[in-house]
Amino acid sequence: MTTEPPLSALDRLRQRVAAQTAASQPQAPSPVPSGGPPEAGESRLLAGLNPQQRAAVVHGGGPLLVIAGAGSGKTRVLTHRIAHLVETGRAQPGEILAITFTNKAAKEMRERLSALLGPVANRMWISTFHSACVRILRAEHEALAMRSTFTIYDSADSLRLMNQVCREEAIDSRVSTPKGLLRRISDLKNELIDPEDFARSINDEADVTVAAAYRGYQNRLRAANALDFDDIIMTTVGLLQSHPAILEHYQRRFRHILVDEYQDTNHAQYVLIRELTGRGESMGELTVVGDADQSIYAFRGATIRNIESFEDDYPNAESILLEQNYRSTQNILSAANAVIANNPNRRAKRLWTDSGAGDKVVGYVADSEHDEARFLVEELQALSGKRRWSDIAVFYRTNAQSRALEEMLIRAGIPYKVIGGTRFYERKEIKDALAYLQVVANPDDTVAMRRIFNTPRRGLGAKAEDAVAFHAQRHGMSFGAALDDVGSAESPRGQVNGLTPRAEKAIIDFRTILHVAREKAESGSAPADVLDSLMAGSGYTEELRRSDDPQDEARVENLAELHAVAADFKKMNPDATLGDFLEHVALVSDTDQLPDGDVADEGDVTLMTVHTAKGLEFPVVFVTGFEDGTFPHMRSLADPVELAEERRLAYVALTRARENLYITRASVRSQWGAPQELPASRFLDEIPEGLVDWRRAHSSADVLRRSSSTRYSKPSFDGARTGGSVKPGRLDSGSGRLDGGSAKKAAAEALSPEDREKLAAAEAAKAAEQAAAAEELKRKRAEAAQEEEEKLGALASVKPGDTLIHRKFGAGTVRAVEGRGANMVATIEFDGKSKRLMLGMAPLSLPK
DNA sequence: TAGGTGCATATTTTT
DNA sequence: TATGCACCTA
Repeated sequence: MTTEPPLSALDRLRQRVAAQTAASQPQAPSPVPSGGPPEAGESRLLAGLNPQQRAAVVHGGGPLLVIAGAGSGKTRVLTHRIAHLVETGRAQPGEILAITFTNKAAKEMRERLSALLGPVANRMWISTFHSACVRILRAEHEALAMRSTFTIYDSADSLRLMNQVCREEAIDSRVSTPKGLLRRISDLKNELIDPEDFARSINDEADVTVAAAYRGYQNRLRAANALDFDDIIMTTVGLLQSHPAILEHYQRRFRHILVDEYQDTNHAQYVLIRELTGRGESMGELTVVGDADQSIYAFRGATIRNIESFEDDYPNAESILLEQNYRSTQNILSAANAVIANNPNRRAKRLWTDSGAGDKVVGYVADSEHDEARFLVEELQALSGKRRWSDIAVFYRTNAQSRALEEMLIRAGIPYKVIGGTRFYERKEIKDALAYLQVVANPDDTVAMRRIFNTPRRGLGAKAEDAVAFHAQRHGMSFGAALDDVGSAESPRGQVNGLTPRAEKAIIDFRTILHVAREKAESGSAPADVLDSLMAGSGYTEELRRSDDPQDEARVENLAELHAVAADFKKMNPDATLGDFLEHVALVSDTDQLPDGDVADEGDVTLMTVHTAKGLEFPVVFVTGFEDGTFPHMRSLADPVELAEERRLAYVALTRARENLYITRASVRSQWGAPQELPASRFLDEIPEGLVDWRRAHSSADVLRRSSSTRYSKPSFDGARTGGSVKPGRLDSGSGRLDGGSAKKAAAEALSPEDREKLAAAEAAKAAEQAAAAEELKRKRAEAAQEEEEKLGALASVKPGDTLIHRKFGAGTVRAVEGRGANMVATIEFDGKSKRLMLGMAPLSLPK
């Protein structure tokens, strides 16, 4: 029974229900109708595979590299290969280690293997790099002199800790920002360079600071019995390299290692795999699958080198190329191929399909992000009836872009879900609650302890915190341990000095709450119950309830959801401890949680970043924000290496589409408040004209500029631009940094004089036409706004419990109302179905 | 110590 | 835009 947890307004707006993009999970349609007569297992596993896929599945012996282009059926190859290994008796299920990057991919692989092999699939290790390593570390914690209850710090925890380090080590955090230091340290860890190694290789003044920060940070992590994300891999490698017996144990166990998305591995992960595979006589069988063109995590230390040099690293390796695409139509594929072909130093692939040309890619140039969103909604409405909502996905480069899209979707009443974005587990109240749990599981977790020390307010300010921290430091103990000395006459270390009686009392009360919860946890209480005890005991929920900040109401609901997650977890894993729950929460992002609700209904349109979209596919895909500065991202424009990564990202985006692909851009986009004019993405120029059906090829600003630019000897950023609706000051500073439209400029200059004249004339005509259209649009919008206002007057006083009539859905009961004025949104229940509608836009009226 | 005000600052991407 | 942080005052 999956009761829908109550969701707040904010939540629904940016709902990050997870993922269940599974509805449209990749499945390589087999060229041969499936479901033939039951045959021997082997041929069942090979049926419908093309020769290359088949070769990869049956390959035996040496290391295998499968270069799998987008949509070439690589997951199928991987799962069938594993099943084949088991069915032919070449491997025991327990000898298999399959590594993926995301929990979602791991889950999907396990499901497919269960379908192929039955319950024996449960004996395999199918997991992400991180959870496999945590599993090893927990089992071998003694060799590391760590307690098995170690905490896993996410990036927010790490940042807090680094802030502490900067303060305590007197690092000037304006010169070296904590974030920057963490970035460096992360890179170092991914290269398996520990603080001592690094200290030996210092090059300049700045490195001295980095070295000090790294050492301080690492010491504090250790003292807190905590590991950050990068430590998880690095520490595992260190463990294996320094303990031959442990290494041998795992080498013997994992005779078959398979790595998905190999192009995303970093150096540490590469070494981990190499160690586990071993070498020489007793070497295990290694299969890696990847596609250098889909490497989009270089910023996190991933290196294409690993896949490019696989044949050198493993001299007797065999390589198999999967080039037939089973996903997309030829037009989509050609567009994607044309873009990626612009990347330098790339090993060319020839992806092909036999599924026909299909529809052209649809293009649209919008005037603003709102206009872009409006186009999206119009197209969606045109698609409704022909497609289920869940067949449709909308991608963007950065999460911030979802906002405009979401607003318009809400207005139109189109159901959608956002994957990613403000993550559930990053919310303040969730982090607070988890910090309470963390402290119960691991009292030495200083970051968590200090986080909740005065949350909710219990009169413990900086002074009290310093007093405890000083005591801890002086006696070489953790902050949490130091709390036990407060007010304790028997402590051999004596009292904690510098606390007022009031503060002392507050600390003792706080400590008692934790002790009670810890006893509960140790006597086997469910994580959800421990959570209850803490939230009630500390008065956390109470404080939120009392608050009149509307956000706090949502926070209470989020905590209720966390409670539900914990209860769910217990149900799925009856033996699970509090520590297991915390590990789950740390490693399983919400992107891969919550199974899909009703498969029967139309589902939701899925919104996500391009990064999140990797590995997925949808019949209909919209890729938005194709502007230089948005996609490719601003920060990549100056650097060819980063630009190449952006191009791979674009390639990933385009290749997600099966049948229909839409690409859009907005010529003006507001970034943190201020509107910026952005030129077309260079990636758009790279798509051959003939593949795209441009519904609108120029923005109003383009048109204005073109018509007036005939007066100027060369196109420039001045004059015409200031005529736009945008503040000139902003524009100049923005556009000056961009090498805007240079490709188009170059193209114009290449024309003969007559052609140029013709072009100018044609464009002038077009300009007039579009200017008129723009005028018309403006008028319509004004009208709509007027209408909206009138309606709002009538609906402004709507409150929960009222009845409203919707043109399409009929009568409904208002359940909740948020926002004010034009942004007022109501949650209305129609006939059992709950919808969120913008009062100003949706066709709603009061009952007569 | 808490709470308010104002200013600065940020936006890639994620295990 | 929205959030956090620093600083100030009560």
